[in-house]
Amino acid sequence: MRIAEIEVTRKPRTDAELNRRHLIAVARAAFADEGLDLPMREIARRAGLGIATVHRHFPARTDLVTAALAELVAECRGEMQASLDEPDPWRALSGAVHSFAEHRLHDRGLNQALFGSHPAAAAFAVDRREQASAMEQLVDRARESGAVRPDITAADVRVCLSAIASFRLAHSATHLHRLVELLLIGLAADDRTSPETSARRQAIP
Amino acid sequence: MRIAEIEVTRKPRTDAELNRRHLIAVARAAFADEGLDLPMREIARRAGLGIATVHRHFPARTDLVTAALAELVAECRGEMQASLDEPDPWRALSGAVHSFAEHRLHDRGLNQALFGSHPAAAAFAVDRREQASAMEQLVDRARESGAVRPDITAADVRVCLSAIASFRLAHSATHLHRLVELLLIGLAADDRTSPETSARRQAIP
DNA sequence: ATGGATGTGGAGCAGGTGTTCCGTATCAGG
DNA sequence: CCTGATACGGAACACCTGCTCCACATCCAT
Repeated sequence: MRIAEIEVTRKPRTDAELNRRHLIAVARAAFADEGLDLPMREIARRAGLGIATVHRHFPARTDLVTAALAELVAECRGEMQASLDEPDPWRALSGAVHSFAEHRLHDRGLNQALFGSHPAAAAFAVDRREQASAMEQLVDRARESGAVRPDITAADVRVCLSAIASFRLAHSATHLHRLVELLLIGLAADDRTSPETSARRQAIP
Repeated sequence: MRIAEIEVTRKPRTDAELNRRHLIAVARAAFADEGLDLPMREIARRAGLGIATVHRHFPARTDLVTAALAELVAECRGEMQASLDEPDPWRALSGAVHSFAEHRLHDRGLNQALFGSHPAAAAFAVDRREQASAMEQLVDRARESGAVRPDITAADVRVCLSAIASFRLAHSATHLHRLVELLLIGLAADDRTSPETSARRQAIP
């Protein structure tokens, strides 16, 4: 009796645990490909499970979304840390923007949750604040070192990220990369454009 | 009998015509404020009419959307013509981009129809082609006159417009204008780094 | 004014969503 | 094995959407 009270979290049946992981994997792939608006029934169908099973593991829709996105968000946090560790201020900032865009390119659902008005976004409020604060550091360093123009603020970079996140043509790598390039030029100081850009400019007579 | 056949378009009852115009006005305001996804029932409610009346005047949802947006689209065409008439190539291009952004700021539904994947967009395919071709002229002129960098193409400007159209923070004038500014800097030639400096070089021989 | 053409309103249909219920199948400790 | 707790599947519910049907109201030419 007392043991039962202490052991609140009972070990779940192994098949149930397998189904849970399988569901997260399927949902993660599906959300990445087609966004967060996929019906629960469709996730269940692709996982080869019943709809009730999905709701047993994830009572509400947002629970499934947050579970599917959790490790991706952690991954983002790692990349942001890498940018903070980069010694060159411009490479740090532009690298963070690029890796943000890259996620957007490969995972349609992620930024929908991180930046959109999606209900599931609430679960990642803490991560969003962390990322915003880290990005602020990157911008400050870049401004102080003269890598970006003196009037550039964290708000400007937030505008850039939001533009990248909401970009409708983001499935096209060409278009997305062009947008990132144009925005980075907009941020950079006149003598400190991105390496790719300066290379291209030199090639043009 | 034969007269009835010839007179295919009969004059509608005056109250019906009034309701039709009222519906378009209500729908236009509603779509501008809250986007094109508003339910038909909500439009009917705001107009003080029954849902069946809405469907009599506009059999399908897209019919109402296109009717509500028709004069706005015509307005856009007029503004684009004004840009084509502007002698300064940079002012012409940046003006077109700015006025595009301004529409986005004041009408949430318009660019949703013009640039988004919304079903109603099909009705404005002709207008979109016209606008795209006009924009191409503006870009060509700007490139030839040296107002934008030599590698800038119409595709780049399309990327910019799409980014503006899909920008999620577009309800905030500050953020939207900042985005436009950053993008224009990304397009502009080095000696023309901000819209303000364009005043320096008014006339292009 | 009046009667038939024209227009209206709201209930109802069809299709789609998230979520719940409950009989049945499956696992795991005895 | 066998048996009870655990988990599953799919039908069903509640809600929302665009759209239709039809009895009733309104207009306007006669």
